[in-house]
Amino acid sequence: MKNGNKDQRARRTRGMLGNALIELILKQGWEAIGVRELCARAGIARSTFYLHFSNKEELLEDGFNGLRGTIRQAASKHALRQTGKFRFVEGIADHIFENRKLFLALMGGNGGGVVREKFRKLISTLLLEELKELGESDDAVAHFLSGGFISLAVFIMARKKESARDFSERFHAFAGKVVGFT
Amino acid sequence: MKNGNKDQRARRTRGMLGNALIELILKQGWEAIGVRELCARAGIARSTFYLHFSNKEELLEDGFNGLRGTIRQAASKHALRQTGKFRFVEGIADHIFENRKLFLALMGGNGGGVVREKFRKLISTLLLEELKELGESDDAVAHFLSGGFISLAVFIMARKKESARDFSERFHAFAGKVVGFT
DNA sequence: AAGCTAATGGACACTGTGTCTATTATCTTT
DNA sequence: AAAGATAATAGACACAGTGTCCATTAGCTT
Repeated sequence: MKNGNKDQRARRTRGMLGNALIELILKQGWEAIGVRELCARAGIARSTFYLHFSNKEELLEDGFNGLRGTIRQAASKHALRQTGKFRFVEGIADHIFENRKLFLALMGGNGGGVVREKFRKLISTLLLEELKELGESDDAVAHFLSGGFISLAVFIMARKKESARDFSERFHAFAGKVVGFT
Repeated sequence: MKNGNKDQRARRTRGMLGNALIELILKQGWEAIGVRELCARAGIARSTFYLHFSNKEELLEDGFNGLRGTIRQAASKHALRQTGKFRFVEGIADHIFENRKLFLALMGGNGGGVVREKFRKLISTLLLEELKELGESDDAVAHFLSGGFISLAVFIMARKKESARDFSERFHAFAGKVVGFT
């Protein structure tokens, strides 16, 4: 982030770039995007892009950080305690479901190894937070479950008939057994 | 694969390229490799590269397909039935362990989203084969477990003190609960 | 209204890709 | 061992993408 959020012009530019990024990820996947194309779609000059970011990865990072906030928020929305479940899952499931095309484009198949790992770490952290409350703070469990979480999510979200709740239930069915929820 | 295995020169060239690929993946990761560099290290002309492969992805694919054979073989090495375990896991665990730097370079952090997914599919298939024998052939389970498998493997293999057996035991502890081994 | 700061467009040097061609080296077959 | 086939080579080529720089213009902000 080379430029603060001060000036309204800068905010606008960043906004346009963010939108263009999402559109292009959906259209052709992360790998295939070029800065040139990105700017064309955003309607800004290429040199302006470099006033804000050093490369496309940095723009993606910026976007992901924004998402982080949204996700953590979504995580606590359905935060009522339900035995046998991780509190954060439903919120995230909803959010993923609402953007499931984007989610699949970023996590599925090829493309974004970087984003995938960032997202996995986020899930892992959230899992660990709740696991600690249960006295079982095992990194290995968190890794295993977070990996399973994503693969399962990709699988479920790709099937058109399945809902966010379907995913949530599936995941808890598996994860519950692993951590020994009663 | 543009060229058969007929001529000894062709085999040699492919061999050199394969070795150079592994060396460079270890040295700098998949993303950072260029065809130019690859050929320099392999000691062949760049134009020769294109006589065999259309791009670096194709070379990687070639390598992975070779690995597939090795892995399937390794999978059946320790194929004695043990209740509460998937037969293929120990063999693969050993193989991963022997090449754990390469494994981490390909699966960890950023880089190879493509390889990762290919590998996950392989694990998923192997899991499914054994699950079918148990009557439980659920794609969702296979997806969940294969995702967990990789994330756990990356986690364990990154810790220098842990062995292939450590991974195998950890994985079975989790997976066993999920599929309800008794 | 003045001064600051972002945006623009075009030029530049660089790196990398994939194709092609004429020539040389090496294998395979008889 | 000679002849014919095929792989390897070096270098040129067109092209696309990246990141930097600069002089100029547009538009916020105070």
